[in-house]
Amino acid sequence: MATAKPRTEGKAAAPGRARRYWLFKSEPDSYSFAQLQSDRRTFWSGVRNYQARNLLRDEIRTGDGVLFYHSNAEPMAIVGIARVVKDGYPDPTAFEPKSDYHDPDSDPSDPTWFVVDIECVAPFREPLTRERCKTEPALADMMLLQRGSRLSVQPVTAAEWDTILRLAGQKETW
DNA sequence: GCCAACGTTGGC
DNA sequence: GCCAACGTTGGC
Repeated sequence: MATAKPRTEGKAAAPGRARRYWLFKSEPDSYSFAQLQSDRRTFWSGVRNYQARNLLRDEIRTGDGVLFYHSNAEPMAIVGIARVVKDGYPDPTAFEPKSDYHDPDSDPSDPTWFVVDIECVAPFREPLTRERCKTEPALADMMLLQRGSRLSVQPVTAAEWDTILRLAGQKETW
């Protein structure tokens, strides 16, 4: 695990900062929501895109809500929710030569890549499919649904979050 | 399996 | 700093 000190741990989001919402993509063949349920908690490693890195390092905070999305899957769907339980810290896999995510250019004293920790909150009773989302007018502007959108960690508005939980028949559980 | 969209790399 | 080539993502 990381040796770096997190900025905060186990606290709610900083006072004065409203909880924010995010969508994390994962190919279920690589890491599924079922795996997260089994692990209960994980660190979101392997993001190697600067825009997503900036979110992990600077924007995503303990207490924020996460929609867990299965990409390249049948069906493509939002399958559950998770919550951020630790702010951004350097991605340890970048420094592991044997890791698929090893990046020899990332200097431990000035790390390039970051992770946050998330924990499972609840699976949706049924996956909310991409197809279903596309039919929902309130989600028309959602980043996930935009043509060419590839960002693997992306912001979700509070309105989109509410719509998605409603469509999924999911109550807030924390 | 195809391919559009996007990000990165590297020559100039 | 431009931009062509390349590799990857991820929906279709």
